Amino acid sequence: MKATLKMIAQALGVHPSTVSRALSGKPGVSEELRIKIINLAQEMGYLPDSRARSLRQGHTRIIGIVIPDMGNPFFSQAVSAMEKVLFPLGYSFFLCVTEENSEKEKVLLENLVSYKVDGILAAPVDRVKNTKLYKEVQKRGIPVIFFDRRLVTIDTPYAVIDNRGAVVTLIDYLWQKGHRTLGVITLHKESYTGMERLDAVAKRAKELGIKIEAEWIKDGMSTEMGAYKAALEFFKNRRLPTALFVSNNVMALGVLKALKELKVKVPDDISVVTFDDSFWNQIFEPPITCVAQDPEQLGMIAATMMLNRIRYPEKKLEGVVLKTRFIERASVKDLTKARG
Amino acid sequence: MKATLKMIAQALGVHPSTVSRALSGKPGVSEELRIKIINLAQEMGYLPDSRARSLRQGHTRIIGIVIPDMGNPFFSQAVSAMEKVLFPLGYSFFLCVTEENSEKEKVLLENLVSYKVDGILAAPVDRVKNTKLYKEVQKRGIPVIFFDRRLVTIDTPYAVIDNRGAVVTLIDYLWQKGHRTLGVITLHKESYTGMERLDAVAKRAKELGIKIEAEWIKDGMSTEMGAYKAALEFFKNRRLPTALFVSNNVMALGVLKALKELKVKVPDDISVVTFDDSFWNQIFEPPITCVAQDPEQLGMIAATMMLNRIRYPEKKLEGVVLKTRFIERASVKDLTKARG
DNA sequence: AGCATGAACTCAAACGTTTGCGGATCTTGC
DNA sequence: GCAAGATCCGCAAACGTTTGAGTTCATGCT
Repeated sequence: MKATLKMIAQALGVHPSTVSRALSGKPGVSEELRIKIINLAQEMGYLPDSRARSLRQGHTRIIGIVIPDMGNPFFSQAVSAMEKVLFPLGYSFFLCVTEENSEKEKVLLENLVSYKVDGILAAPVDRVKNTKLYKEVQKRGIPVIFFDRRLVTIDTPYAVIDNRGAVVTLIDYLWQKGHRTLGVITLHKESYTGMERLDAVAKRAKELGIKIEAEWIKDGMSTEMGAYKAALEFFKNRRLPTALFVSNNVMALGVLKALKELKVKVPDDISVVTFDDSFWNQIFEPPITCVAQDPEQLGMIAATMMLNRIRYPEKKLEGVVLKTRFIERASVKDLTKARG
Repeated sequence: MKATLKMIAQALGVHPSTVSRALSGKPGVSEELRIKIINLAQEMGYLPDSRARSLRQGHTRIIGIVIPDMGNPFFSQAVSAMEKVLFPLGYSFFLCVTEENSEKEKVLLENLVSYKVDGILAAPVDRVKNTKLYKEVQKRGIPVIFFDRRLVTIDTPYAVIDNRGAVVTLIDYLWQKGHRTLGVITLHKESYTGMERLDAVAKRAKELGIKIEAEWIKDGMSTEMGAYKAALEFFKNRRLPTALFVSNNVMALGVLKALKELKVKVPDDISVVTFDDSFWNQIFEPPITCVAQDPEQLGMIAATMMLNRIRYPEKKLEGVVLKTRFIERASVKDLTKARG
């Protein structure tokens, strides 16, 4: 049924400690006895109890992963990459899905410290909320690395992308193609990325003299459905801008569905650019111009940072800001030529 | 830093057991002392050590989730649904990604029993491999529920979909539309679903007199890239069937990319049907006809079965087979009309 | 007064490991 | 023949909980 060290020890008439040493390859047990122990353990199907072991040893080899949403391929790919880095080194994973809910995030984090994970990779819900909590976690000796999003109130290593730079690239591109009016489907503003991106869009648009009227900004609530509804609302406007900026991948999907339903022609009726690249951007007709971030790279880097943090806890780690890749496709109309 | 029962006890000059009882709301401690203890615990930021607790209590409130691939939205949505059912009941999750690798699956499962999870929700890699392992796991008292895929060699509760019925629906539809030749992009055949679907396609096609030539069957290896390459290979054939069957969602994506690249017109050049529905099926031009399964429903049901299994271990659980939904879109040409 | 009842709390064992220490036995060198 | 050292193994404490059993003491009942 279940075998323990004690049972193996008893069966062989030796002390549990001897069995422990034999199985973990420690010195102090004769070769003869060792193979006898190993064989019996094998036969009895012995597997050590990780809880007991970690209780004694002080580490669990578990990493907690905190993400807002499983359905978003961006996050599932990032997690996948982390797993690829960390699993070969013997780590297991505690999966925590916050659903953009700070309260739930709190419960989940307490859970993680309760289980004494060796580290936490988190994309926090809010850019300031739960600051105390994250601080507390670190005070207990559990290293935290933020990825994709971070708390702006706390000095913790992070791997994020250059949101502002990416936005500037997109807006400049639109400007260059002759666009002077712009609509925006936003993320929920409490998140780090939501704030960064909307801020950057507004700022750059202002600098270039691109007009964004209040009713052209719609809250997509970071979800596909939210963006779908936001898009429907958006197209109710009498006057429309020449271009539409969508703030992330899942919302892009919602918008694309709405576009298809409303039979809006891209780019003739309106030009579209999105933050993030996902499958559907390429499959859509026409394919969508965007700035892409590489979730796998982000996950790998965050995981690697975590390893460094675990191995050299005293060493200071710098935050990493990843560059994005601009992908020009066919969803933006060149207004300069159109007029010329 | 970190607070333990013992420390709280010492600070108040009482015995740890009293603190334990006070905090867990058990009788046998005066109201006065109880609130003193609760307050101090609060103040010291006490969080119980789940390992120690579970070691003593015999259960962990952790469920292991075993899936082949995080990147596949089918699985991430199923997991998401499980999480939604189980989290409110106090369960946490161990995430295991097998990457379709039986060896890795073995390591992961041993990990799970090592951590003494309360149950395992698994979509096993192979339809027969690791049978012994899964048996062993259950013999140790850890309930297992299979979802999406199952081991055919073992009597374990499962929630899968009606693969054969779904295939029949699709094939019959094609037949009805006048198609008499068919190509197939297959999953890797070792998986439960891979076997079921290919088998069903071949059988039904034969019954109806639909011809599937050997070179029209290409192995998509269950991955997007695999299917992409398989599709490119497929279209090198001189003679082509009138319709193409793609065995799951991620492979559909690969095929759609290939179609776009090769500028193959759907449904004029070839008709396409797929197993599974995903975002891209709707976004593609034309939208793709398919049989859809509901991953969220699957996840919910599997999770609920797990709860039953945990609560009433002796009760026999029947396997559940979910019906699929046929979604007619515009990717199949009606050859009967075309000729008429 | 005598005795049972019950409340409040302590004791100690248990869950399954790991590990420093110490004791016994054996080898080695002189 | 014997001290020194190495080798092998047992002992017991420790990790942080929970929990059945036991102790103390006040109270109620007859």
